[in-house]
Amino acid sequence: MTLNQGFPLPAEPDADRAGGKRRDSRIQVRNREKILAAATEIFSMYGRRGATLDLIAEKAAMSKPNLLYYFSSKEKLYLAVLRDILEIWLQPLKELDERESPEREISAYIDQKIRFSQLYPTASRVFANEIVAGAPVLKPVLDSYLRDIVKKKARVIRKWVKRGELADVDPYHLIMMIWAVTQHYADFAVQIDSLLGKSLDDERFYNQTRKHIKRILMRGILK
Amino acid sequence: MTLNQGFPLPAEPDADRAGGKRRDSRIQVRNREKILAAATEIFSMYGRRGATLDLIAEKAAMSKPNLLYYFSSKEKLYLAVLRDILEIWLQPLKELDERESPEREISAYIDQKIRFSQLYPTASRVFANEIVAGAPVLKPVLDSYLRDIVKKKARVIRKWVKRGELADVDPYHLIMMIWAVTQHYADFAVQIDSLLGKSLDDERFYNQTRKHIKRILMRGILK
DNA sequence: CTTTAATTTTATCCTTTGGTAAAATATATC
DNA sequence: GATATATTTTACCAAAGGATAAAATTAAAG
Repeated sequence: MTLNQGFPLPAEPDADRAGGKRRDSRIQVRNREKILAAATEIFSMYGRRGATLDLIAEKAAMSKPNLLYYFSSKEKLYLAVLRDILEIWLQPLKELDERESPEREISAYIDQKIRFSQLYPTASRVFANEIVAGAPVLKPVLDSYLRDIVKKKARVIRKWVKRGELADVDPYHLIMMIWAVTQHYADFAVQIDSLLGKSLDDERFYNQTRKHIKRILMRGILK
Repeated sequence: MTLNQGFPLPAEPDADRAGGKRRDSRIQVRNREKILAAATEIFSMYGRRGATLDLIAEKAAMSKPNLLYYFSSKEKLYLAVLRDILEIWLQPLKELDERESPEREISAYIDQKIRFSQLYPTASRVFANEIVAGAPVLKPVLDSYLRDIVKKKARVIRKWVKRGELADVDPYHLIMMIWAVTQHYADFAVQIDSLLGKSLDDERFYNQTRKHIKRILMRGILK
């Protein structure tokens, strides 16, 4: 679950590792994971500012100073959580390949996005929270890293349009439309539960949702 | 902007009105509006828990005790903000009319939703924040009021499908898809700004967005 | 104008919260 | 098993934050 190689968030030399030599001990790894999991849940519910170390510590079943032993501040912890999320969030987009057909590629992309919503709904919500709040922390990353990747992939989509394999859609709007729809099922899960009593955990509902989204979108954009 | 007649949020007899007789004085109305506007902005950025009365008071250009003179607690203020939002948020859906053609009605619905995103982006974000956080306050409303309205409108859509005026789409998924896409432009505005340097305030971008969403969705669902 | 009620300010309280210091305990290595 | 290092606990602090009390000021009504 530590997918942050080469990730463009300020990498803080080692600032939030415990100081000494014996790094990466079994206990170190286990506790950091426990904390990150707890933090993800709490941040997803209360946001960056509303979340408290007490709540996170409680959920991680350890004392607050103990937690601070692993992550030296709330802000560092929040950053660590975001780092993990953004990387897996972005991965699928990177895989869009112009050499394949748009039908195949976009369909696969939607599949991956909705799967992410199923597997990491709380992570998705932390991310949503950050963006809705105006991306106080992620703004620089959005302005550089994300921007570049999306620009590159917009070019791929534009190529498909030129080749006549896709209706004349705006690449950016298309990408955002896919994001909006797929993430909605994770971010607004409570609402969906209120309306339908269902969640993506339900395998039947998951597949119905997936197919429905794809049917409408693909019909909307294929020639 | 006070659209809360008959609204199903716990209506607190008069709890947050100033006590005496001379209610609804000019100054009373003006200050309550000023506070609600400030609160909407702060809640949209920091969420229900992350927002502070100090920040809201500052934005409303008054002292904290003065603010508390108008809204007796942070929670009451939050509730008042949500009340205003939910009503205008829901209004358009109520207008879906089965006697008209789905083409016309759904198109109009999308128009209204995207207009809401343009006119009240911060309000949209407060709402998004509440839902993403698990609807700690709105859950009961979602479970009853929203549920009923959506159920009713799902029936309308189903009728269109039966009449053969619409492709065989699931009404609930369709409604949520429209919500997801239209709200995305308000809720994730920072992201869009990072990627495109545009916002719905830009009239050209607004119309391009509107048409794009409609083109893809309508193509996706019309027979 | 005076009187009464509404509004605003000042001072203050108590709790929560992020964070630190240092002692205590556990773990690994020789 | 002694020693050094890593981890955890206990006790605490200063600032922030929600809220109240009461005095001071402003506005309305007669």
